[in-house]
Amino acid sequence: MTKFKKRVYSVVSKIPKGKVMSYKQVAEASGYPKAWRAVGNVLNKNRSADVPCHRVICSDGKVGGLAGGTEKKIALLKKEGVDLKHF
DNA sequence: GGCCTGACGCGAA
DNA sequence: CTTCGCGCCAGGC
Repeated sequence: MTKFKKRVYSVVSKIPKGKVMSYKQVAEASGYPKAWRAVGNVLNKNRSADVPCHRVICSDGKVGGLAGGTEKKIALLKKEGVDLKHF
């Protein structure tokens, strides 16, 4: 567990219900404004249940992806009140 | 220790 | 406005 990952998990865990952040936003909040790539990579491989990784989406407004089913992620976000124009 | 990968982001055409 | 390509960082092998 590196500092980087801890920061990312911390930030993502702080995302309030009904809100979402882009991978880039999370990276910046984590203190690594240029590490949005690593953020996605880490979340993907770990997809820890301790972190609402489904609240992390693309900057385009798209959900991006989720291990186990992107559709699941979409439905979950919509249930939380997140406005997904797409899908 | 070095190379490849990955749930992206943004600029250019 | 849409599509393609390159760049970025850390993790894993």
